[in-house]
Amino acid sequence: MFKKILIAEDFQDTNKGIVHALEVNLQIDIIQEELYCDKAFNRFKVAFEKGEPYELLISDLTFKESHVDRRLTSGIDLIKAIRGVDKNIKIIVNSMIENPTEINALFKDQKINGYVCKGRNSLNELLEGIQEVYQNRTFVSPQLNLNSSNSVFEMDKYDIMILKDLAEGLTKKEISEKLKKLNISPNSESTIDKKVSKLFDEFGAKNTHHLIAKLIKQGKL
Amino acid sequence: MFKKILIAEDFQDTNKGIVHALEVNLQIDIIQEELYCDKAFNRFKVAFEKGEPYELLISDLTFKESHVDRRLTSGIDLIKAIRGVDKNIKIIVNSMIENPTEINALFKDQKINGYVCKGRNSLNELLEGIQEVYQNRTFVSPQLNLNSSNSVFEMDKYDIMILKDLAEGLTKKEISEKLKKLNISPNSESTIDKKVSKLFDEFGAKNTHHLIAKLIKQGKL
DNA sequence: TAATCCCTTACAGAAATCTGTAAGGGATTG
DNA sequence: CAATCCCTTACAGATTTCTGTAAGGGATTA
Repeated sequence: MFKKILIAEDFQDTNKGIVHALEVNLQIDIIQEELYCDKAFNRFKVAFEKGEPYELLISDLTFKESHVDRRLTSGIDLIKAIRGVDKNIKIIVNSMIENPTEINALFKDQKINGYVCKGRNSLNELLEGIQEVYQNRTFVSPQLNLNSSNSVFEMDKYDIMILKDLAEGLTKKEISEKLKKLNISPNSESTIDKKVSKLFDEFGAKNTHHLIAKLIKQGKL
Repeated sequence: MFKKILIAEDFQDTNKGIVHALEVNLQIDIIQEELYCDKAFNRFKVAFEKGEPYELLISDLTFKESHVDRRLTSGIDLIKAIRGVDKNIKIIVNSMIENPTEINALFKDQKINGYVCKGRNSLNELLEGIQEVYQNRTFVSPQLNLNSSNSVFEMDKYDIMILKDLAEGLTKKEISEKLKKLNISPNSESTIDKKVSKLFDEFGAKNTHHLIAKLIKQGKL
């Protein structure tokens, strides 16, 4: 897992909420939070020049104005400044903005690695996103149906029914029998096997355990 | 799954939130919500006498006063009245009260089947609780460490590490090898097997899929 | 010291998962 | 109509999971 993470978020409650969630759920050696873009950038720069760079930046996009003089006034400013120095640092944006165009631009122009949309599940999504980004995949909050480069996979009712049953401990044989009773087709064990295997690919899961865990964390099951 | 559910909850936003969550996540034929205990009881009684009883009651405990004349003024009143008529109906209490003594009394005296503590995760817990109660088990929000009859099982760091690895798609063989590399003992595949099997019993899971799903929904993984 | 208990581990067999091949049928297209 | 594609299904083999039994070792207790 990442060893050094930098967090830029101006609202203190949100800021602390993120830090706490990371502390509780992940083993990170250094978690540094900042309330100002400029301060965040300074911290990043010092660490980078010292040869101990941060591995991940989690940043908001909008920052409140303040009485303090500020050079970098938005998350985009901050990200641009940081990307100009370090092309390797992973970046996850955590913002309330839901505009697909804007979000896609972040992936394309700023090479961000993840986008989490603030909301009732965003802490869970952030944790999930960190895992994904750590494994060199990109992450986008599932509720945002971006038709971007990394396509979003849809599950239909049939897939969801099967996975819910698996998550409740039914075997594929039992699910097959259940479907036959309900006169739902297709219903062979073989087809169920294939459906689930296809979902492995689509969601980057290694096996059923992994798939179920991912989907529940994304609120899809 | 339950076919008829009755909900008693006076705050409209909460009320609608519950209803919506049930509609989205479960297949229930009839979900009836009421804002007053008396109205809830009337509805229950009519259905019961008609031979089409509700199968599950989800009720708050505290109800605001109002200008309307009320006979039943609290969730306990409501539950007592309903239990006096129907001993089979399942009851889940959904309240902000966290006092273990009070909660234990509900299980002992009113024979309730589940207790969900309102909070940031309480909708998920409610959904989980409904599943549990449907399968004739009791449910209590995991953050409430009741030392009541249905004991709460603790997982240590070791158990959690194993389950997190399983949830990320590692096989038990891989986990065993990982533990050996980290010089963590015990580390045999066999012991891991047994640890996980014991957790099946403790959490009422049928297999690993089921266990992982439960624990993630409870926020433990 | 001996008896007991609990934890760890090895092993073995049944069941389930996962992956691949192949055959058949329906829908689409040229 | 023929060719093609896609979905469903059967089946088979390798791997993994799950559940027992049994043996050994350390800690506790009588």
